[in-house]
Amino acid sequence: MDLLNQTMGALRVDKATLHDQVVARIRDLIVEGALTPGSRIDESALIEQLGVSRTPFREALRTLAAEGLVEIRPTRGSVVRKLTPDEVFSMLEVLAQLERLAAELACKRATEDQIASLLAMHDEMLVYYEKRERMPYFKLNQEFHRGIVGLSGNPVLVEIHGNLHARLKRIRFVGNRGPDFWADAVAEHEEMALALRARDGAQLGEIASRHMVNTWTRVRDAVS
Amino acid sequence: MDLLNQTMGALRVDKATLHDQVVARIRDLIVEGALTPGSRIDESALIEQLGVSRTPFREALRTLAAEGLVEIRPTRGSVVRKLTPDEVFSMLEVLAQLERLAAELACKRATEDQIASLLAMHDEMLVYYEKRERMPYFKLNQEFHRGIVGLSGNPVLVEIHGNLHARLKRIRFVGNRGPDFWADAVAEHEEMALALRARDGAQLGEIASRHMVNTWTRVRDAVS
DNA sequence: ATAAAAAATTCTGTATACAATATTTCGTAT
DNA sequence: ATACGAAATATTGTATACAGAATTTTTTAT
Repeated sequence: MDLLNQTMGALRVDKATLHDQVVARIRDLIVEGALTPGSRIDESALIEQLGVSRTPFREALRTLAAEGLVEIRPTRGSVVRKLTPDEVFSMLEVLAQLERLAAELACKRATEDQIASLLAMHDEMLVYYEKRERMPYFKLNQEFHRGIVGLSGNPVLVEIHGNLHARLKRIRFVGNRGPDFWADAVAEHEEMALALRARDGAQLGEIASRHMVNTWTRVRDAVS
Repeated sequence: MDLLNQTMGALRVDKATLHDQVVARIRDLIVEGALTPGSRIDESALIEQLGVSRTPFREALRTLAAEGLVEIRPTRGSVVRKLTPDEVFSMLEVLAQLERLAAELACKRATEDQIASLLAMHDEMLVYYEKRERMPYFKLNQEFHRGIVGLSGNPVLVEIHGNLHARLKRIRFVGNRGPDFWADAVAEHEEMALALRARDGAQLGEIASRHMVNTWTRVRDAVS
């Protein structure tokens, strides 16, 4: 997103290296559920499917392990990291605090244009909600939250927030199944848009944080 | 130690895999300044020095890159990540927020014994301060902050806090050179100990956060 | 038939080999 | 002498090969 690039600085053009491609590919397989949490990662099967050798594949596993998506057990193979309910709660607890910070910084540092662009995104989300189109809404929702964090102007915050989001993405996705919950989430977003328009950082932070904690009740049943 | 093993269940002694050893080794070289920020990492020289082959070495670089200590530029070699002042400030901004959360959770969740143990650590630090023994003080200081975060009972918070700390460790170390600053830091720690004893989470969070922001003024000149 | 032991197989960790890309060195032309 | 270009060199990215550990299968003894 352009919004992000603005704050993140130089967008790198360099051709995606094989390593990055494999990382992205496996990450997708995990997020989309092709590789299920707790299941063993069959190296030989995957390298064949991906058409790469073990070297870039294993390096990819190392970075995914560092990202927390994969667990490498010495001499015993790798598994898709399985999140316990406690861990999910812990992540949301941290995310809530990070979004609170992001909200305050964004209200302090963002330009009017940037805020307007975020509000436009919010309006667009509402349209999808009216039409009950879950998938586009879901994607825009991710973008919206990423957008606020991006406007904080804090690259470290962006990075960490992005990582936690990636780890939770799958769970969030499956937890997005109740219409009742959906309405609640939309209402919270409405509040956030109001606070954002008013540049009320404390208020926005409060809502964003509450929004995140509420996510817990929305996804808790989805956690194995 | 045994106590831990008992309560934690099957804690395996597993021989540190070569990968982990290399990661730890390079991390130390970076933190201790043998590998200076911005400098290129000479693969052939290092694998010879470490006595390992390229495979575990490169995998180690991948995890260090994911940790943010190393930057791998496709086909152009790896360098020790150099932090700009802005990045350091960003990290401290995030750390401040994380420590605030940790403080509140710790005051809510820690047992009396755990708090007592932290306060004992604080007292010990004071002794080292009186004797002006920087190194032991420095190490205990790290332990103290880690301790508070640990008492939050949030493993994700522990992990992220640990990572940011690792990235900043070197800078923190070199920034620890002014006696005036030292006195200030000790005074802040005194306040923190008081709030901790009173289990005043909001207050402790406030001080911890301020402490972290103040760190900026203490290390800003040390940042290249 | 079951359980233990041994053998075979599979899989992971590490080393090395090869290919592609970047960097340096050297020579040539202006 | 300097700038440009080509060859030589070094370095990175990827593939493969080999060794050792774990797992599975087979064999054997009760």
